[in-house]
Amino acid sequence: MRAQASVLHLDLDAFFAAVEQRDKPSLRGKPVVVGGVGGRGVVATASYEARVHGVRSAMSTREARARCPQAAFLSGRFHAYREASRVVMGLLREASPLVEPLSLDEAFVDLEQAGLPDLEVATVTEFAQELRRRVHEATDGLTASVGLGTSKLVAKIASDLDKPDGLVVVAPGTEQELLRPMKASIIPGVGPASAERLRRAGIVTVADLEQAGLDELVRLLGRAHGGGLHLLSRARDDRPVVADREAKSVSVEGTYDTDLSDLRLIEGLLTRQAGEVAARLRASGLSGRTVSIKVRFHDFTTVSRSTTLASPTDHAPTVARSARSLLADLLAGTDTGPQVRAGVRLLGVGVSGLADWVQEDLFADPDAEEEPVEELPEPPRARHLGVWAPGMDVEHTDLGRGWVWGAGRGVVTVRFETRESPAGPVRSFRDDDPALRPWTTPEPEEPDPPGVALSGPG
DNA sequence: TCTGGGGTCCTAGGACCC
DNA sequence: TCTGGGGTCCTAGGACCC
Repeated sequence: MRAQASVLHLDLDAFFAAVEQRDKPSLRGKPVVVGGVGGRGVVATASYEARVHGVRSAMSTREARARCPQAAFLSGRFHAYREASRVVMGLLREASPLVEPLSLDEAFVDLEQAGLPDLEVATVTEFAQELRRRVHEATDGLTASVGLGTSKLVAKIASDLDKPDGLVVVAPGTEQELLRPMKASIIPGVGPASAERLRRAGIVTVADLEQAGLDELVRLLGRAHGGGLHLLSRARDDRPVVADREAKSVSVEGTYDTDLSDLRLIEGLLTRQAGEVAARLRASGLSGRTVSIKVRFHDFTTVSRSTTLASPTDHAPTVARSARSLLADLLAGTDTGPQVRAGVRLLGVGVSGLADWVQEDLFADPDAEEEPVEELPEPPRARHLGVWAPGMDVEHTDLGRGWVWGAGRGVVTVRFETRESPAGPVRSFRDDDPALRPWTTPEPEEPDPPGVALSGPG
């Protein structure tokens, strides 16, 4: 850890929901839930108005609807989240060249590189307030919570202490008195499984962790985790802020509203996912040697299979062929074969072992490998949702821009309003009305920074 | 009709090599 | 030939994060 509070952690408040409230005036001050809206969806982010009713991230959308039926349930507009994130990360990089994004809504900033006259508490506090003000201004009203401390651990914990729209600076030397009374699970990396193991050993607080010996923590949690916790519980954390972390894997997965048991459909979906993974690899200038599939059965047990190729690939037919071959292995398995046939709820394809170059495969003729992809039956999820996902931006020939309030039974309901407008009127249309079409913002020219997950704030 | 999607890191065992 | 140790690569699964 450092002598001064020069590590800054910034976390945008209820990020996805806040972007929705910004862009949909009628939802400001109201409960908003962003996440999967299908039968098996979960909450990615709940607005603070929805949290009052007990809605939490990772809760099933079904339960969230039960707790807060009056909330707006939206399926998410990642182009808008990416754009807001791009603006914020740009501001942070103006403030310091050393910025480490953790996700779309979170980043560490190293203030040792920020060119401040000094790193006294008063100076970094003023700097952080100015940064928060700029974020609010540049994003048309999003708020950020910021923590400052002598390490990543302390900065991250601090940013959570006064949410939303808060700033907490932990003065150097006061870290341990701050952490000691807190639950062990305040330390990032201590999740439900570790917390339960610790609890059974009588370890509940950070102070308890500190009392426990290194050997006991290693015995309970393993070498790496136990050793790390031994240090972190004493607020000893020298992890540097690292910009430009390289992506290590690329994957696509999907959970379907009803279990899939049609093997032709499963193969077709894997093939499609392989194509998406390959396209994303190519878009990032990456290729990888290890192809994996993931299959979740009706009882939620999950298996993965992987195979490593002789050279890296970003070629869709190669990834697809490997994925289908791994599926065939599962079908041949005495345990997994019957499970696949009984129905799968999730399918996924991933590529890891990434390199930023592609080895030409001297033995393959790429043109000859383009296997015809047969027409796929529509997966159940697509039929259920259709093109009109709740929350999506639309434009009507006569009425202008708005967003999908709801859709079903051949009818789409749209609220006509935008970020700059007052709350607008609601109209319903036939879902094949030619006057109504999706409205998309142009994607930013910059590709997604590698290593940054398109994930919801937790 | 409980339980997303995109990631990271770690562990453990086996193969293989020196 | 036997025994053993260490390192690396690969695979499968699990915990965790947002």
